Amino acid sequence: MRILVVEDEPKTLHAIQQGLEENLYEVDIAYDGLIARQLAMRNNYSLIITDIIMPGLNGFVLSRELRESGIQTPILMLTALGETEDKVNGFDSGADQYLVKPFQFVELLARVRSLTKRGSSTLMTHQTLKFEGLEMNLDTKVVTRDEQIIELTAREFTLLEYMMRNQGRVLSKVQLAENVWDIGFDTGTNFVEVYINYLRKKIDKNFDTKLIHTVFGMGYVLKKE
Amino acid sequence: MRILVVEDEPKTLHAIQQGLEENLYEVDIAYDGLIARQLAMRNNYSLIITDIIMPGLNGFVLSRELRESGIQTPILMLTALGETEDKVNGFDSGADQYLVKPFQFVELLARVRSLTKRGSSTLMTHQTLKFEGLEMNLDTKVVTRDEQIIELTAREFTLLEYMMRNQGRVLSKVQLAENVWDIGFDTGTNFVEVYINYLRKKIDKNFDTKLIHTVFGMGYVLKKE
DNA sequence: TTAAAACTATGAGAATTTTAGTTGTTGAAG
DNA sequence: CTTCAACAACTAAAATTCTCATAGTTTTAA
Repeated sequence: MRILVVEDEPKTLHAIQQGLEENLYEVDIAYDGLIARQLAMRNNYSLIITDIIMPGLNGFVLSRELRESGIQTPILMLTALGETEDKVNGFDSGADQYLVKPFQFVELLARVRSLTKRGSSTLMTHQTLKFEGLEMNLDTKVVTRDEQIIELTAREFTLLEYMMRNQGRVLSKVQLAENVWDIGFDTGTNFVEVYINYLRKKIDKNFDTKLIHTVFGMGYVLKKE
Repeated sequence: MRILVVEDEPKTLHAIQQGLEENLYEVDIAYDGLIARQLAMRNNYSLIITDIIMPGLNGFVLSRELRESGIQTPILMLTALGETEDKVNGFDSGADQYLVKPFQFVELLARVRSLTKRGSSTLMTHQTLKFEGLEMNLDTKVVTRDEQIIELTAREFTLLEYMMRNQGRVLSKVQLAENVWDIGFDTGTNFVEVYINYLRKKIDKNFDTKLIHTVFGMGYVLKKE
């Protein structure tokens, strides 16, 4: 099982290399996209792991060029939260999966295992949550409403994700605090309200139909109308 | 099993009351320290849960007065991070346990169970980590070095706690990132170094013997000299 | 011994998260 | 139909967390 890792930052590169080798994968490395392309064309890798931002040839271009050359090797893209424009480009560049930094190494390993299992590469596709034009891509962490990209912070994302997973259900503030903040208790402050407010500004403000609703004395719901 | 809960903030009070009643405790409530004292003197509670900051009679004074009246009922103090001066007063006021807000309700329940088990009230005493004049009280979250109080943020506290639990061992940056930040990976930034720097400023700067040491190329250790 | 490379320290600042206070709403009781 | 109290929205500011750029240090190797 041979894997190509492409990354310009030496520390990160060697951390991945070492981690993978400890798990008995054969690892080739490349410091930039150009060398990566050469290697990928020449050898038959089971998987390519590549950063997006790199000198020479970035991850997207690399991915597209390989696909155009008929190379079907699964590609796992590493990205950092907030590289939004890049992410959008990536949607149709042929990359199989994304992993948003920072992440746990075990998470990377899980992805690697899944992607190197023949045929499963299409099985574990983009995991997204959808509701009334609102879309959350859990892989790339990109949120859109009616195709429009919405930038959320980590906390906002977690809150929205929880509401999406419980759409239609009224969620009390205590419930939200427990599940989004891991706080099982009244802190005396109104942080849930504040964050609902933040979300509304980003998700409902510029749209006609509001999705976040207040149920007086009960909590909040994500629902149509 | 009868419990007295003392708290001036109605929401918090009722949240605790409800939670405890759901777990089949009988709950009496008081909105301030004066009423609490009356109730505590009159009835024989298995446990008293009290906030520290309250109108009339604060938690510390309440605790002390009850002890002086010969009432041995275990007392669980609720406190918020950063109420430092108050905390110091509390050390010898006879309170059995502290719980720092925000907390999980299950945590409160666990404490309640432990405190209402007869005899165990002294078993589960102040849990502290100590090393060379440095002391961390895990209950009150108060850190001192040579009796001097040191204010740490949540992250700094977690980092120091991890180093205390592994005193003498060299901890790599990856290891620290994993255990303190739950990040299993190189993010390309030097946040560990930055936080080590923060800790040093607070813990070592004003003292002769330094406790945090750099092991070049390996990581950091907490040790004498 | 010196220069380069790798690694670490530090200051400043941006972004996010959290707190606090004020204003606005809602629903229930009189 | 008012009035009040509880609840929620909003705003601003404080605190914390994290990033980035630069300067300094240690090791390695020529």
